[in-house]
Amino acid sequence: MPDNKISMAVIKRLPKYHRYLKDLLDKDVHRISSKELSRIIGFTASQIRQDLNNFGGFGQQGYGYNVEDLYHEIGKILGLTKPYNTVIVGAGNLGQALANYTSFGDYGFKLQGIFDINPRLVGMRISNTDVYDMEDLGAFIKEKNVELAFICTNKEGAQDVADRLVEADIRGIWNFAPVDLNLPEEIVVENVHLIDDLLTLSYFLKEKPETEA
Amino acid sequence: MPDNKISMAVIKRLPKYHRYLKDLLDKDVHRISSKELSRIIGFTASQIRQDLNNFGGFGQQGYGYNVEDLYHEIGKILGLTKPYNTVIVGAGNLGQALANYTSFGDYGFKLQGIFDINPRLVGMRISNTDVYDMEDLGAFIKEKNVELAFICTNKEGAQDVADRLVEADIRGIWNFAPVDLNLPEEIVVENVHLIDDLLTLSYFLKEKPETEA
DNA sequence: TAGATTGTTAATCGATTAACAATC
DNA sequence: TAGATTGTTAATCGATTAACAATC
Repeated sequence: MPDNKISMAVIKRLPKYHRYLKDLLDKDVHRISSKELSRIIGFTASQIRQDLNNFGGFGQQGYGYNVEDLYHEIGKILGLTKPYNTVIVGAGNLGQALANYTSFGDYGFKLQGIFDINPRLVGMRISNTDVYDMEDLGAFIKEKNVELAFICTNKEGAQDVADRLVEADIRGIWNFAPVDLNLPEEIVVENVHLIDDLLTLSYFLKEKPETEA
Repeated sequence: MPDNKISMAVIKRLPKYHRYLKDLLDKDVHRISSKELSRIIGFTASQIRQDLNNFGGFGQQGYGYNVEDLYHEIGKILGLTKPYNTVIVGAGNLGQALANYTSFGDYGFKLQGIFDINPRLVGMRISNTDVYDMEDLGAFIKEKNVELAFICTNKEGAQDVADRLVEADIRGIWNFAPVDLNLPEEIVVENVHLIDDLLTLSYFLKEKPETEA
């Protein structure tokens, strides 16, 4: 289990490897060299070999990598070996969209409940999942062994939700509210700040020449 | 106009500065030092000064930075000086959620239309915006001077949509489909690969100790 | 003026790329 | 065996941090 200190840069590339290896498998490609993978994924061959060797020697000299094996190894590294129970907090547009994203389930993320403060939403069913009252969040998490929560509230409500989740011993938070949460360091958190990404786009739109016809 | 070669690392931090400066303004804080900003934003004071000095000397020795000025300067750097016309392609759950995200409008991103192949969706109105047939996408973009498109289709449809957008002289693409698009390099692109972020979370959930009670 | 804090250069740290011996 | 390609060490490149003179 070699994970002394993997850099964030490497970790952030792992899902992309996983995605491209799946594509190769779907195309019945069973063997690939770092050079050829480099051509399609866009990282240098050297970087690919360095990245993979953080976790073990998956390749074979003179041959390359077995696509299926490597795909499964990376899946294991990413923790796709057991299901995680999840909840969505905030049943607005984004919360509903994520609830309907069935592909999360394919990766083992099992949506157990959706929570909202709005009494008009409580009792509804979204994508085969019940919407519950926010008051019941803590008890539900403990009872159903929920490990991961998606926060889809607005900016104002996010920290309070986070506090309740921590109180209920959540392990990870996927935060879609445009605010940085204050959390104990043992909580795993990943932020999706859409506005930040949009502003990055805006920066480059401004930079690039307008005309090109 | 000092933008010789700003590194991606710096650019990706700009939206966060913008966000925190807005918070400070809302709290009636009008002056801040790099040291104090460091405390709240989490970058080192040195990094803050380095970052800002890529774009000009916005501070004053012995005083610090004027929050309002800095906020507006960063807004300008991010290109928030003129509105951008946008379209959403794909009126599924995510497309609808983004259409309802009114805060994009506050930053100057004006949603002009939503496009879908599904004839049952065409003609609907989502968040005050009409849903049009995909066939009309190219003509619409040219007619309405649309510069930015959000791709919210599935993986399979995304490249075809991208090709049409490029053909219609789009300038930027915000891609939510879980695939890397093949685009001419003058097109500005920002990917939101939710699955990748979720797998990163999964990686750390696996790494961190399970117990903590 | 004295104190504070910037702008900027130099030092350090970390990540990427190149090179090549090992070996399938 | 000869050719290909990995695993790994060394070299390079870039980003972050530290230090401090300039100056408000």
